[in-house]
This record gives sequence, structure tokens and C-alpha cells, in this order.
Amino acid sequence: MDVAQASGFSPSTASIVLNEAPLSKYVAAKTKQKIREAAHHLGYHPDVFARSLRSQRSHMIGVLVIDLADPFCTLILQGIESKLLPTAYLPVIMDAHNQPHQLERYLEMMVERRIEGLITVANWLLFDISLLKDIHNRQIPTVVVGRDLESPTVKSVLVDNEAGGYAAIEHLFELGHREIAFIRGPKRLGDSRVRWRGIQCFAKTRGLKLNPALIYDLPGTTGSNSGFDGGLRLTNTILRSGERFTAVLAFDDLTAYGVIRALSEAGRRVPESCSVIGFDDIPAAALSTPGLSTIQQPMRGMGEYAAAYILEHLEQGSEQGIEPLLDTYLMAPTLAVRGSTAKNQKLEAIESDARQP
Amino acid sequence: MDVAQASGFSPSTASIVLNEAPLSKYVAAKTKQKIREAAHHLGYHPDVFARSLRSQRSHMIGVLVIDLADPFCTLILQGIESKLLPTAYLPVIMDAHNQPHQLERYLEMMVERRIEGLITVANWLLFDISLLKDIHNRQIPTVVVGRDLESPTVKSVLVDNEAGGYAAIEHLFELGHREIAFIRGPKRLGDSRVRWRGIQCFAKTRGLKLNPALIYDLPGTTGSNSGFDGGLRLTNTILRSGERFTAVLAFDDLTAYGVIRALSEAGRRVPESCSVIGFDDIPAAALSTPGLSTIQQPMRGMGEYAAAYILEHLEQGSEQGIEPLLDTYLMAPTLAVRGSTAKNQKLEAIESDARQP
DNA sequence: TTGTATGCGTTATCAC
DNA sequence: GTGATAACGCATACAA
Repeated sequence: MDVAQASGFSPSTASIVLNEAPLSKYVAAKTKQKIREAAHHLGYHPDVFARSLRSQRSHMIGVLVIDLADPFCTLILQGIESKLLPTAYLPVIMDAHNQPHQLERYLEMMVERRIEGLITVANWLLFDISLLKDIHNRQIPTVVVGRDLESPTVKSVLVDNEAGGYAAIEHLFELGHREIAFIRGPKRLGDSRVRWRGIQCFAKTRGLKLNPALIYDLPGTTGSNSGFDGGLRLTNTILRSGERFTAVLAFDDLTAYGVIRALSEAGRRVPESCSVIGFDDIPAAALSTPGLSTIQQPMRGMGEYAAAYILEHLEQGSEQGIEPLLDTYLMAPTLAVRGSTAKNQKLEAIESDARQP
Repeated sequence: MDVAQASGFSPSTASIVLNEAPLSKYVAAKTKQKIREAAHHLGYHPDVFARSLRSQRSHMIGVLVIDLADPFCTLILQGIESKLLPTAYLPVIMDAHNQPHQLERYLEMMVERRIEGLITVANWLLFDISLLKDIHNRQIPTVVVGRDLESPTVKSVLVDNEAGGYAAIEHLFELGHREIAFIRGPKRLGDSRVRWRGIQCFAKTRGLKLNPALIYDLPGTTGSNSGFDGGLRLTNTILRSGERFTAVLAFDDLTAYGVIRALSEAGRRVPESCSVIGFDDIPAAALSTPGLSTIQQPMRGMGEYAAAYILEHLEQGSEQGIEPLLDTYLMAPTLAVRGSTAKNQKLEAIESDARQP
């Protein structure tokens, strides 16, 4: 260590001082001063490689994203990053581009690079949990953000989908909509089922009858905007079926945009002749005209929580045989009302008719 | 090295074989076999820390993004990643969240972690080139993607803004628009000036007269969607001014969405009563209704080019005193016609009047 | 209170 | 053809 030479002390003393190791208490103040000055003067930075080799720690946290281009992911990432920034840990972001083999490749790289924690942003169907086996064997703390992976070995952080589904239909109901079409997510997706439970719960509570002819499921395909295509296609199907509806509750925002496109092409304006509500609150929702009413997921918050969870495990972590609360953490969604939902005109007409016969 | 023990040979021989070093030619075939088997059997992976310490190479390429939530960035990132995936290099993505001090912090971290190359996705005003001094001192090859940084020490890759500006106004012109409003980018931004040059060039060529009362500049503020706000506000200003226009050419897609919102609030429908064209082709452009006509930047391509450039430098790189073509590389934009632009109704009326008086 | 010696896992150089 | 040895830069146990 050149700082040692420059300050005239031995490498070990310098090391002790610069790391503020326990032993540094016993080092003379003057010595510390000199060493620190020398270090500062030389612009000394400890060599990460050597340090890592010695300590067997990488100070890197892997962040595996299924598709960076999915707007759902980026805000979560920002949450993670902002939590990690003041820390000595470096997030290493990897983007699987929706392709399983890339995901696998990256997981290998992460293990090789000895990441100390893993956060997965998994809005995804094809995610094969067995891929995480290696990670789990090495006792790397892992958390999945955004969709429920239903695995006992990892912590999940996600939005309260049931509450979200409830809030979405409640919003439409309050606006006077009774004939509501539903485009649910792929059947295999736990999220989809749970949201539907929320919807059913609301319907039951308020005595709203759901028309089975207005309920459709997205196919379980993957791809950047399979949601959009699905929403477009299914809405066309519904329109052709001739069933009447005054609002559509879409599985997520991408789907909702597909719905809006289909409605528009069929000459039905949003929100005047049909309301549409999504789920997620992707950035585009605030930008488009009309703005998309949607159920806001606290994406930043989920990212922050995930990062905090990992940090906690890392800091006090591994000494105790802690195998703590691996439950799922649910965060509350928020209703964001924008331009794509409006009062049901027909119902208003009916009501005012009723009032003044 | 445990593989050595297991196979009964010395660490050095094992190392030579597993790395397929030049010397491995002189190693007996049987020996190679045994060593490889042992390695495979043990699931051996070389320790990156030790390797890096020894070789002084990190095999990491820094990717500095100004704001991950900016949809402009993500496709570029995907281009970079796809180029780097089959490589031994790991992209390390860092997101400055639009904040200079984070940017600085990350640059420091990158230097400490000994990144071997740097790609900056800089759609940004506040980027202070002096921050790159340290990087440049260490001879780290650097390329900036997306906006012209006008620095002599780094390579720039960006879209041909002049051609893009030209194509945008040409599209509007061909649709019959003559009274066109312009919302240019911030004056300080080189891109903005160059796009304007393309526009002027077209106007001159075709004898189109640009009305100065319809030309506005976005303020030079930063932030995730300052473009949207600016577009909204300036469009309101134009509307209040009473000047007539049948189309708006916006600096970028975000701005265009602000324009559309303002027009819509003023009761002018897009594209029926006013066409709008953007620039960039962010993912939302294809999703919104109407789809946004825009000038497509080859973002993936730019990312790929940037990564390829860095790789090239790294592979054959540093031995020769190459200080090669540090010019700016321009990539051709493409016009993407979607629903937000349409024929100028008034002009059609006029023309048909002229034909059948 | 400070210095010396050792090892982390690799690999390059040289000797056998 | 193969093995011993040193060194990359740091941090720790132990000696002084």
C-alpha cells in the first residue's frame, strides 16, 4: 500500500486507520492524522478487487428484470436504486428481454459475480422458480417484486391485488356503471385471480350482477405488449358479440390501451360512450389523452421495500440463523382518477327520468 | 485451486488447461481430459475477484442513464444489452434520476469499480462534461448515445436530427398542412437547433413560409416530463394567441402528448382538426389512441452501435496508440405514420373547390 | 501503539 | 509436459 510508504507507517497500521477497524482506537491521533492526510493527498481508493478477494464480499445486489421496456418495471427500479444509493451496495441490473435463456444466463453471471442479494422484478409468467435453486442454495436473500411467485423460499412484495380489484369496480360502480365488461389477466397468473376475487367481493356486497358474457381472459402469452394486443382483440370480440356495456375493467394499463384503441376504431369514444379503467399506473397513463384512470401500484414503494429487506438481511444478517418472515408483503393501491372514466350517461338519464316522470 | 487437487495435478497446469492458454498446446490430452472432468464434476467456476485482482480487469462496462423512467432510454439500454450479452462483459446500469449529484456519485463508483468502458445515455441538459475528466484521464473509452455532447474526448452516436426534422415537416406538408405551429426544444440543446435546420431546409426547398408567431421554444428545465408540461403550456399560449394552425410539430413525443392534451382540452380533436407529430418514437406512441405519428430514432441500433464501439476498443484496443475516429456517428431516422396526423381538411376543401368551381 | 507475516484464488514465469 | 513460486492489494492474527 503506497499510502503506508508515503506516511512512513506500515501497511497494516494504514489499513487499520483507513477502515476505522476496532483496533484503530489504539492508534495515536497523530498517526491517524498523518495517514489520512497521505491517503487524501494521494487520492487513495482501496482496490475493490483485492478487498473483495479478501473479504469474499462483492457488495453487489442483483436486480433481475423481465423486461426493461415494460414501464411497470422502471419505477420499481428507481425505488430500489434510491434506497441503495446511500449504501455501499451497487445494484446490478439485468434485463432478460422476456427471454428465458437470457434470464438463465444472467442468473449464472450473478452467481459467478457473487451477488449478495437478489431482487427480481417479475411481472412474468414464464419465470421458472427452479432457476432460483442455485441462488437459494447459496443462501442469497431473495425478494420478488410485483407479482406473487408463490414460492416458499423467497419473500414477495406486491400490491394488494384484491383491494385493487375492489377499488377499480367500486369506482366504476359509483359512476353509475352497471353493465361492465371485464378483461381479466391470464388464468395462470395469481394476480389475476386475486383481483377478480376483489371484484367479486364488491359485486356481492353491493348486489351487482356480473354478466358472464362480458368476462374474458387474456391468453397466457408473453412479449412486450401482449397486453395491448390482447385488449384490442378481446374488445373487438365483445363488440361483435353485441352485449351491451358502458365500461371496461382491464387487467392492466397496457390492456386498457388496447381496449381504448378497439373502442375508438369502433366509433365509441372514451369516456363519453364507454369508461375504461386499468391497473398499474404506468407513466404513459398520465400522458395520454384522455388520461387513463387506473389503480396505482406503489411501485417506488415496493422497490424501496425490497431493497430495504435485502439490506436488513445483509447488515445484521448471516450470523444468526435467521430464517425470518418469508411471508408476502402487501402494499395498498390507490385509485387514480383521470379522464378515461366518466359518469354513465344512460344511467343519469334513467335516474332523472325516474325523478321527473 | 481444488480442481487441481481433485485431478491430481498442480494448480498451474489446471489453470493453463481451463483457460486454454497458449501453453495448453503442450499439455497431454489425457491430462486435459482429467482436469476438465474434475472441473465439471466440481462445478468449478473461477473466482472473479481473484481473477480481476490478478488481471486488473473488471469486465464491466458502465452504462450511465440520466433517467430510467424516460422511455427514450430503455430501448437504447436493450440495444446495449443485447450486444453485450454474448460477451464476457457485464453492463452495469446506473440511473442518475435526473440529479447531478447522483450522477457524480455513480461516476465515482464506476471508477472505483474499474469499469473498462462507459456508455452514457444523455438526453440531458445538465450533463457537465467536466465530470468525465476522471474517466478520460484513465483512458476509459467513452461513448455518448442520443444527444450530441459536443465534446472532443468522447464518441457520440445519435440520430440524424436534421434529416429527422426534414422528414417531420415533409410529412405534414404532404398531408396538405401549410399553417404549422412549432414547439422547438430548449435553445441550449444542440439537437433542437439541428432539427430546426432540417425544417428550415425543407421550407426553403419547397417555398413554404414559416410563421414566426407559431414558433415557440421549450424552456430549458429538466425533470421527468418537463416536455409534457412545456407542450401543454405552450400550446395553450398559441391557442390564446389566435393564430391559425392546422398542425403542430413537436420537439419530441413527450412534448407532443402535452400538445395533444392542450388541444383536446380546447375542443380540437386530433387528428381531425389538428395534426400532431412528435420525435423519438417512445413505446407509448404505438399504444395511445390515436397512435402518435413521429420520427423514429433507431434506439436499439444506437445502443448496439455504442456497445460495439466499446467492445472493439476493448478487444484489440489499448496496445496500439489508437485514438481513432472520434467523430459523431449519425443514424438515419424513420418516419412512423400513425393516427395523430391526417390530411388537412381545409386544404382538401379548397382544392376540390378549385377543381370544380 | 505499531510492525511482520500470512493467505484470499489466480495466473505468468521459470525451472525441472 | 508438468510443477513450484511469486505477485496482484488488502486485512487480520499475532508478535514486538
